[in-house]
Amino acid sequence: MPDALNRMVVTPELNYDQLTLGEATLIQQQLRGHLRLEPFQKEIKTIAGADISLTLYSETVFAGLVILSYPELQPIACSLVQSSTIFPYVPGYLAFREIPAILKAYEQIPVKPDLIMFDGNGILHARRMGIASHFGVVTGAVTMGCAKKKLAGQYAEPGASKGEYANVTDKGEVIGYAVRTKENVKPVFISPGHQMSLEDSLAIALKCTGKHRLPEPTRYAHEYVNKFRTGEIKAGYHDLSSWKLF
DNA sequence: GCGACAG
DNA sequence: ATCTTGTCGC
Repeated sequence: MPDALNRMVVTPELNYDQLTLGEATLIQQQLRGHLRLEPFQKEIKTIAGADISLTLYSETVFAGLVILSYPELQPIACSLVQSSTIFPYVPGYLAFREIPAILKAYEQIPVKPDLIMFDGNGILHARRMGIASHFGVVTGAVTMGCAKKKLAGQYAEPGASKGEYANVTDKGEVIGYAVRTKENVKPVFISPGHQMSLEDSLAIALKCTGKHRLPEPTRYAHEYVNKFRTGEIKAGYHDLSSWKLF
């Protein structure tokens, strides 16, 4: 891989804006070699949800992570940061558009969460390098993905009851699951990102599921970055333990 | 060439 | 993703 591209992979201040899709593909193939999907061993005490909110026709992005206690799933902190991107949304290359902003928000967190759930995929991706896997390999964080729509692979519709699921396969291998997180509601697509197994991602997703279709981490992340975009919450790192007291 | 296509 | 009203169901 060319030096310039290699720097893109490991540089703290990632700048993906000038990449061509061909170069982006090379980076994904390079990162794939660093994927680790061994079972997650440690005990989970905190889990974060990561997401971004956009304004139509604007390069401004509002990124953030919300950290929840686990297994209680109560929001305890959030990190919000405003950034910009010109990298377009192209299916299969979401990471290049969103990671720079989310990375800024992540670096602003004093005590990192035990794992991060992304609004997007992990290895449920044509090159097994969705945004969750990409972020995990670049930062070394434990990550997983939760997408609202299928990006790749095939699957049989899971049963209608909450908790039922079906494998999503591609080229003969299981790359994730279509999970029914709510009765009679479209499934979400779960897959490991980095430093955890397929089974881990499924188990964690189910433990993070409450009354809604989206697991609590990504549900809160979506809610907070949206409030951030509309001005209801300011940029920065916020301790939420005090907020919800009154 | 045709269909699929995270946010 | 975001822009939007009503509507169906628990």
